[in-house]
Amino acid sequence: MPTKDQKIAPRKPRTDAQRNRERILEVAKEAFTRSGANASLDDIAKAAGVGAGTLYRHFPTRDALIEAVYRTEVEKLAAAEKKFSERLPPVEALRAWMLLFVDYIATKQIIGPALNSLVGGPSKLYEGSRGQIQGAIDSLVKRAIKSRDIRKDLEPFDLLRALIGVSHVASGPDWQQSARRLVDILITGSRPVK
Amino acid sequence: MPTKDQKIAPRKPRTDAQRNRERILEVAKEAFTRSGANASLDDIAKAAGVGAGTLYRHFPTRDALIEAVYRTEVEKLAAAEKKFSERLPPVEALRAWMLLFVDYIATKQIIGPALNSLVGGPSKLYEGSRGQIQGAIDSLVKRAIKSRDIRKDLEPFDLLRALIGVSHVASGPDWQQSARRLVDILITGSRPVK
DNA sequence: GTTGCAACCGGAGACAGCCTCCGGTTATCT
DNA sequence: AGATAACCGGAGGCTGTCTCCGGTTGCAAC
Repeated sequence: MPTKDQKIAPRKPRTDAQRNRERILEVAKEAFTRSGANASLDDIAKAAGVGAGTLYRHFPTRDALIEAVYRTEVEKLAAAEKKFSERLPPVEALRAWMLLFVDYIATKQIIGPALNSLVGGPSKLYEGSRGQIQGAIDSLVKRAIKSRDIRKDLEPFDLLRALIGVSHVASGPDWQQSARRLVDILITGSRPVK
Repeated sequence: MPTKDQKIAPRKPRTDAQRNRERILEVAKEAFTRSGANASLDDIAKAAGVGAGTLYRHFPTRDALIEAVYRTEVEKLAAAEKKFSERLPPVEALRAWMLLFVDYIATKQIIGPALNSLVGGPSKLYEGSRGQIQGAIDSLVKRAIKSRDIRKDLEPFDLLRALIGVSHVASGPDWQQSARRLVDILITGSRPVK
């Protein structure tokens, strides 16, 4: 939709700016994977070979950086809903998606703090991602309700909250096994009462 | 078992030390309730009317302070298992205990970070509390398995992890309702497969 | 190819919070 | 009353956050 200043095209971003931004994201992902969401931003800037001011111009807050780092992965996770919905019966699709979610957490493709704002943070940063993830689980749950595999009153958001919750609990060698068992319990517990 | 220096009785702790310690715990609980586990320790010391050195002598780490603040509540929560076990059928006892857990979180009698180390933190600080909480849920689950109300292979720890997990997810006006629904799903999902 | 200039850079410095150190105080015991 | 060890507290060193502003440079226009 046309807006003001339509005749003044914005200048193409500079290549050094794009390069620095990509570099920061790459280094930040490594740092967050290794040290968690509280990794030092100054250290990340140094490791990326940029000044702190540069990092802050690209990402004004830690949350902005985290969102940018994990946006692609969150989008991939959301998009996987369609794949599962096409190929699997409703409850199996839901289960497969939840297990993929667990897998993403286990392999640190997404970390817990990146998920926090999906479930209630005030930040507008995650609106895109939030909509996608919530849309994904909404679709999966609605389809399973429709096929009467899941009770009618189930709130998709409750399942999402549970998944995000376990991503925060201290990791251990058997975290993934435990999380997978939880998915099983959640699926079983979501079935209609006979 | 007698050890060295048996004949030298330890000196009674000074009253000003006890008073300061109590004061710090009281102020810290208010601060953690209001601002979360990352409330400034310097601010807590100031509000308690003690020096930072005093706070650090009583509680060498933030985790030590958190554990001391919430120890009583965690012990109360653990102890409630006996009350429920005496009065309620197995599954109802488990459900009631889990709902009490949710209530403690909702009313901030316990906060999420105080629970973290219960499920895998390396710290020895929480060993007492950890044992009690894990003992409580172990007892509840074993009793329900024995009465065949719950499947044999259920790991009590998985349920505990789920509960602690949702305590970390961003609070909202309907958090408690959502968490209670989750308890319902977990209980239902833990039933034996027919 | 040159010039203008705005988008970019980076790092020093102010600030907050953490945590230790050590000189001084005081509560307890004899 | 005196000795003394347990206690106090706050300044200072340190780390990390984050802004500011002088300098640089990539891009567009000519």
